[in-house]
Amino acid sequence: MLRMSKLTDYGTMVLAQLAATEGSLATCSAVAEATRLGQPTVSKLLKLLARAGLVVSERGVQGGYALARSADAISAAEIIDALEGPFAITECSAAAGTCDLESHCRVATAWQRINGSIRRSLESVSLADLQMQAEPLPPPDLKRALTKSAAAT
Amino acid sequence: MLRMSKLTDYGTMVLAQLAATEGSLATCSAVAEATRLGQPTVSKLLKLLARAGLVVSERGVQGGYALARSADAISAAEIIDALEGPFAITECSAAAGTCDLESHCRVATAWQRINGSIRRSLESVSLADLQMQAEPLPPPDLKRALTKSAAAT
DNA sequence: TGAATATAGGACTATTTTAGTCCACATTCG
DNA sequence: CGAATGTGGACTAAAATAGTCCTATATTCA
Repeated sequence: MLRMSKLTDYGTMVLAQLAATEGSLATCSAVAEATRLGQPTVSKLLKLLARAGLVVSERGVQGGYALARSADAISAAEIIDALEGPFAITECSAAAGTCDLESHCRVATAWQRINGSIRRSLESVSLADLQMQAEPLPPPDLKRALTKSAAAT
Repeated sequence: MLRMSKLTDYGTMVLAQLAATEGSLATCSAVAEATRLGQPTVSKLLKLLARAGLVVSERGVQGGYALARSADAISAAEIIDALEGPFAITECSAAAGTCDLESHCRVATAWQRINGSIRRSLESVSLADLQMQAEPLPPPDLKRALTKSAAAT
């Protein structure tokens, strides 16, 4: 229902936890305990996040995970991309030409632009913003998105 | 994947079609033909939209459907509400207190505010905007949303 | 070198959601 | 009455999601 999956939500909790212990490596178990999430689930999330380049990992006895960049430099859009695949509010908005109804569809372009607008907004929200709820930033202008030329990324 | 269901997408096509024939009643079959969607699917959509008060219906031989209001007065947010239930980007953002992890979750409030911000943006986009791609309008300011007091509606 | 600790990768299953179809009923018109 | 049209709900099939588990690989340290 226009909603992120639970995993993405959990993923932000995991990342926020890593941000809270910045400077040292945290093991999967430690993160699971701090967030009260299941360890296998946290493990899966950290693997996905590592593959996406949002966290870095060290194997072995003193190993663990850490943010790949500062919390300032990780956007909400990146987190969603990493855990949900390509950002697209509708199936049609993932890419032009995908939908065979497109020629009869009067609304595809509009949704694609709204999609792009929301995405740009999420790009401007960082992990630091998510956990601290402290700073100001620019919003998606949907009406404007509908009048401009380029469709969503 | 942070996406609307196909039905919602189809629903906007159906509504756009009704908007295009404003002033007269359109039958389910006629709408299905114009949009190239399956008739049972269109029927289901129109029933849902009627129940939500976005379209009005007349039974009987000369019956059919029409928009309950002008296309200007129907927002994208209402369409989503009608076809997907309560608007919520995360499960937690539907209502405070739903998630038993909430006390350990550093990010719930932030997502709730982002949710509210996106919703308000979608409220400012009308069906007329969706089909005409013609006018200007205000966007969600996510950063601001994170700093303000009230959470999402 | 070998044991212990961690991550890496992927297979797998159960559950939930979504999409789509169908049928029996109610209403209106001629 | 009977044909056209919406109403309501049940139902099925397909797909996505959540969550678990197993085996392999890397690192550290005694």
